[in-house]
Amino acid sequence: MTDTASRPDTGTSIPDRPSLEGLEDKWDGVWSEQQLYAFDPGTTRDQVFSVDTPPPTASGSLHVGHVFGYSQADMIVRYQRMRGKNVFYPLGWDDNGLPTERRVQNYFGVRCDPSLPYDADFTPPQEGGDNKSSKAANQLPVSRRNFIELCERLTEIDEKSFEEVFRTLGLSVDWNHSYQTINAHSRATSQRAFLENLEADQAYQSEAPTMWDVTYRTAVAQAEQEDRDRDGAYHRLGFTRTDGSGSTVVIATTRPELLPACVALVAHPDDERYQDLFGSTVTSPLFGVEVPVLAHSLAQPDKGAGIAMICTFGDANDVTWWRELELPTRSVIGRDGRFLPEAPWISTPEGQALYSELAGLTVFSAQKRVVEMATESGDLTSEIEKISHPVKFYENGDKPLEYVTSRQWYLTNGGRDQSEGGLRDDLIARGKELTWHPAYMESRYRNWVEGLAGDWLISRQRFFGVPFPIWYAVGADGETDYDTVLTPPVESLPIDPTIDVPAGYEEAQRGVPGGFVADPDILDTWGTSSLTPQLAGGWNSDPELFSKVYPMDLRPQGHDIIRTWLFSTIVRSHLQQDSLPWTHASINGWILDPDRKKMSKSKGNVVTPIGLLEQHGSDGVRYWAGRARQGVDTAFDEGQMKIGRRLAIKILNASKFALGFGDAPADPAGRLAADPAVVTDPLDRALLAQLGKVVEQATVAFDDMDYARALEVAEPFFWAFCDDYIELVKERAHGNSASGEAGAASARAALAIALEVQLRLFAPVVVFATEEVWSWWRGGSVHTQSWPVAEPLFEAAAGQDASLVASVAQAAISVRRIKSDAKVSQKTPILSVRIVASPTVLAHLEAAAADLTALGRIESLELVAGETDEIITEDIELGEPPVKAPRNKG
RNA sequence: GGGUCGUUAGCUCAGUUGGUCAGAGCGCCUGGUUUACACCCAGGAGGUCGGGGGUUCGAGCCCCUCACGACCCACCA
Repeated sequence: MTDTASRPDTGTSIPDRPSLEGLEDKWDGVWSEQQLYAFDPGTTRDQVFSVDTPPPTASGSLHVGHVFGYSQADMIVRYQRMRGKNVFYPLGWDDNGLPTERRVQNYFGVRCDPSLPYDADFTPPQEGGDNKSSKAANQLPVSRRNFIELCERLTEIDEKSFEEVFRTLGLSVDWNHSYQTINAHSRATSQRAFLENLEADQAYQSEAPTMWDVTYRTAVAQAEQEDRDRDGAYHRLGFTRTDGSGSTVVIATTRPELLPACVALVAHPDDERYQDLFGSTVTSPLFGVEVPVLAHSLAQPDKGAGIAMICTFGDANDVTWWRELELPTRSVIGRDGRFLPEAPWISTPEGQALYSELAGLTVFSAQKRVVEMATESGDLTSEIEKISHPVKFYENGDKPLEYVTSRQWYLTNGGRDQSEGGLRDDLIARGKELTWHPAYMESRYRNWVEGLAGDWLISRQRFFGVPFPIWYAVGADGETDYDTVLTPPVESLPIDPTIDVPAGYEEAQRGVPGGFVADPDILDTWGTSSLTPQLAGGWNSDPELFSKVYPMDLRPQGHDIIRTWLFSTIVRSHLQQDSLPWTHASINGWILDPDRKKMSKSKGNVVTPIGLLEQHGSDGVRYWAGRARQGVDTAFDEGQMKIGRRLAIKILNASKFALGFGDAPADPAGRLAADPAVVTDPLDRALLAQLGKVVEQATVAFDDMDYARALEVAEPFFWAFCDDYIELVKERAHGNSASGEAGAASARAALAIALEVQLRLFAPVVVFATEEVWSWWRGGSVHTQSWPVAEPLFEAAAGQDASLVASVAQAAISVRRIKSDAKVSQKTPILSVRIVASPTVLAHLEAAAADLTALGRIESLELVAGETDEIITEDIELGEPPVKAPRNKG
């Protein structure tokens, strides 16, 4: 970084017509070849700035939101690099999980059938298909291993095309350190972390009712659930009292099909209406099952009928009541979402006959049938009352979640341990320890942690993911002994327990009495994604690297995944390393379409990023991202991209012009682009003083990771530099001024200094145009220069007051207005004019009078002090407009 | 119902500890081919800072309240 002082012997010459076209490819190629953004493993931790970047879902599509968020992070990173940090900036791919499974199914026309054997010579039936219509029936069943191989093949293709977009965007990622959440390294890391959690009693298995997606046939964690409003209806059903009175107790339910799964009725203990019922029993309509009437404070007197039927299981309250009131389990819904064949607790023949009609039906059909039955029998006591109510769905699913009792693995996340000073408190404290940008995002995190209802359900009944690295012993009776968990040694990871065999066993013992069985499940995709700092930092493979980059400095991400990715990453680091995973979190907002809705694929209003990059240039698109503040949802606005493109073009053109006046002598101290000693003109000095202030402000902003503020400071200065300063000093810089060679040298040196500093100020945002200009003129890359500092600029200003620039610019506007008002060309000479201004401003104008008269083509200028805050022009005498040259351009 | 953010010119947004803070860009209007830039330049018009209270010598900026918008959580008998 010492090459700022030396002038290159050779350089790219300045083009006649500078253009943005092709700069992305050109510079990406150069940077890549020079390994400009490669991490240097040789430095110490305090010199490193490490970033835990969001790994995009490789099988999804990149959308404009990605471009937005990644650009913002890149600006922060580039600033840190210019501050001399050794940047560790990897980018991974999240290629593990359901989205990949679905894409592979469509692309290759296959589906996974774990019961099939591996076929080493397998060729998929199709390639490149993307027809959503391909039905499961038309998909060729393949073994799990074949399926996973196809997943790996396809993700490689997808990742390549994503990388192209990110390179075009100008992200300063170190591609040598990219990672995948499904490759062997990640599987080993994820499995090791799980085994250590198991060892530390942070992971445990439990057989319990869990939210279950009947389409994907997998358990679903709280973080993956969402509410959707669905039409429903209260059905009022009468239960018969068993005291011989024959009277009925009416309950209201939106799930009448769960009537056969009823285990009790419940009302609030203080509810006057049901006091005499508590402790008694009633029989259910249709099925004639005798159930108790119980009291529990969770029952709400004002809801439904005020008394509810408890079924196993209709909702979260049912689970609570079932557990706390120690009720039996009467499950009717199977893992496929259909009614189970048997309901042995129904004792009456009539009840059994009715139930047999439900067996095998979907929830939807069963509800219809039960309502018909109850209507026929007269048990449905009144009209059905239609309502709209929220129903829980898996975020990727389209059928409501059901409760299914199953054995699952859990990881502690504070949802269960809510004791004073327990895990939940620890995790809330971690949130406070983290520096959030913007700060208020911390409350979203805390909100989520405080609202957790249970531990993290981490097992999934899917295929493409990281397998649980465990087996269970099989007893002599042939029953799986879930309490005897067999684990592999860490050195053997990654393993697939359905293929590998635990120590001390032979393959022949798989599934036989006295043998072993594999855990068939895979880890939640977040179970691996939550380890991105460990994956990228080499926790399981490169301890030396890990010690230099972890905990990382920055996690950039969207606010929508604070509850998932951010939270789960904090959980894993807290459990594994007893540390925060990073010190700063930069939270970007969403992109909203013109209707102020989040742009998302499902809403069909997504714009593809590559088209935007081509149309507006990467610098233009980055500018749009750079103008948006952290955390703030931002309108998708191509107008902003056009402005960004304009800025980038202006940088090219203004640079070309400013460099065209001739050389300025080099700075002997090597701190500036030209020798500050020759900057003697007051206007030039004032400009550098003003630029010094801009540098100070931009630095303060960037130190706070506020790229938007930094850009907001640099941008107006640059436009004023172009429109006012350059225009004012043009003639002088050419040597056409009374100040002669000294005045010209001063202007040229100031232009060089100011231009060079501004290129560095813009480099984090306008990456391609600044690099292009740098290459015309300076050695090396602008992106590895040091961030500018204000002190040499102030020294060069030699005490000149920066406000002189503003005074002269104001006067320039007044002079121009004379011609605008007269509707004549700005080239029209002013034969004479008197300018009246306050004494302070007047002194400024006197100091720059020669430049001002050159700008305005003023032949006779009179400057007069007056008691005014404005700049007044009077006694104006305009000359003849210049003769128009014939139009012969183009 | 709980929480968070927002409401400033037609549009997109700045306005950092209350005292040139009423701003920028776009759009609009009027001019101008000014050899760096027509992917341009110059000039101009536009707002009772969501409503209502309050604190203060003084409030987009602080407090209360209401309205509207957005998101997260809870609610699913």
